[in-house]
Amino acid sequence: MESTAPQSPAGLRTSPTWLLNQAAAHATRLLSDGFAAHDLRGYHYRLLAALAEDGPASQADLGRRCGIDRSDVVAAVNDLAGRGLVVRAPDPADRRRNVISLTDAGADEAHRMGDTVGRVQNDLLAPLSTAERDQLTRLLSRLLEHHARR
Amino acid sequence: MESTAPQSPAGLRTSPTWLLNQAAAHATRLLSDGFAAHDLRGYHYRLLAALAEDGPASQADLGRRCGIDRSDVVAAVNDLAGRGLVVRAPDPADRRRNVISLTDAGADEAHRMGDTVGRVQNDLLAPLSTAERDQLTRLLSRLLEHHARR
DNA sequence: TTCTGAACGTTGGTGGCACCAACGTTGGCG
DNA sequence: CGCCAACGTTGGTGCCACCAACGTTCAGAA
Repeated sequence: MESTAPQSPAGLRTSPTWLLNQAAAHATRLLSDGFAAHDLRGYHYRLLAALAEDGPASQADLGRRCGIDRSDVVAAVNDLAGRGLVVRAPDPADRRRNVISLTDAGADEAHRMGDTVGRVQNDLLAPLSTAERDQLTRLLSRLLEHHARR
Repeated sequence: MESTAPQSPAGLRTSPTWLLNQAAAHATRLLSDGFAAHDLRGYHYRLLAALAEDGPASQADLGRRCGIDRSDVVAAVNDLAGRGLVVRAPDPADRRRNVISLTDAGADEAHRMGDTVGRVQNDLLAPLSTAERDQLTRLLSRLLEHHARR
């Protein structure tokens, strides 16, 4: 009767939502550890990655692209600007907007964080073959694409 | 230049960790909505499910099985006990422990929440065939099993 | 048997992520 | 011109995950 094998209940263990959440939680933990070395968090990475890839953008646009609420973008951009990784400038063409741009330091940081994410990803997906990783990616993409309201 | 298609940056969109988190976030949102009808949250469901499946257990055991911190188990069990869904009794065989048991009402609620989760799951996995769902489940299981240090 | 270390339940606190309501400003359109 | 929508910002909420500390209780070693 000694439970040396606690294990989650089968009803949960075989439930995709549970598995999804557990896997995501694990990924988040690994990512957080990785990001900690940069003294930044997930929100920061998403923003930097978006800027590095698509160039300067307004805060609202960044929020939409990264799935971050406008109000949270404000705080994250504050952090990044305070660190000199991005610059916030009023948009001359639309005075409601700010244009957020990467600084050189920001571009460097984005690159470094990309490396970190790559390493974490390898760690996370270690047990899967390349084909299986693609499979997983495809399945998740289909899922998200379907629930694409947003 | 009008962005009618914001879309996440490709670097994120193809990254398994990003996909995992987005999919999990979506699942969590659906689950939360479902749980809201029961006026309960994820922690509560996990505990009820574990109790329904494996019978009475100590709080520490529940925490290990459900991946919930001991301190959080305390609060969740308080809620459940306050609602009359579980009973907390000292373990006569080990006075350090409490034995948590489902009440009849708790068993009912566990069953109803199970139905809710099933419905949410169908909704979430709607775009995937049965074979694909199995595939996804298997891949995620492998992932979690591998990182089974806990 | 006594000592020591571990496990347990509990309290209280932290941080990240996601989300919402409200406000004043600005822009576009009827 | 007047209205509505979008923008940035402030402030707040909730869930989940996690950590440190404490006193109690148990079990194994000295």
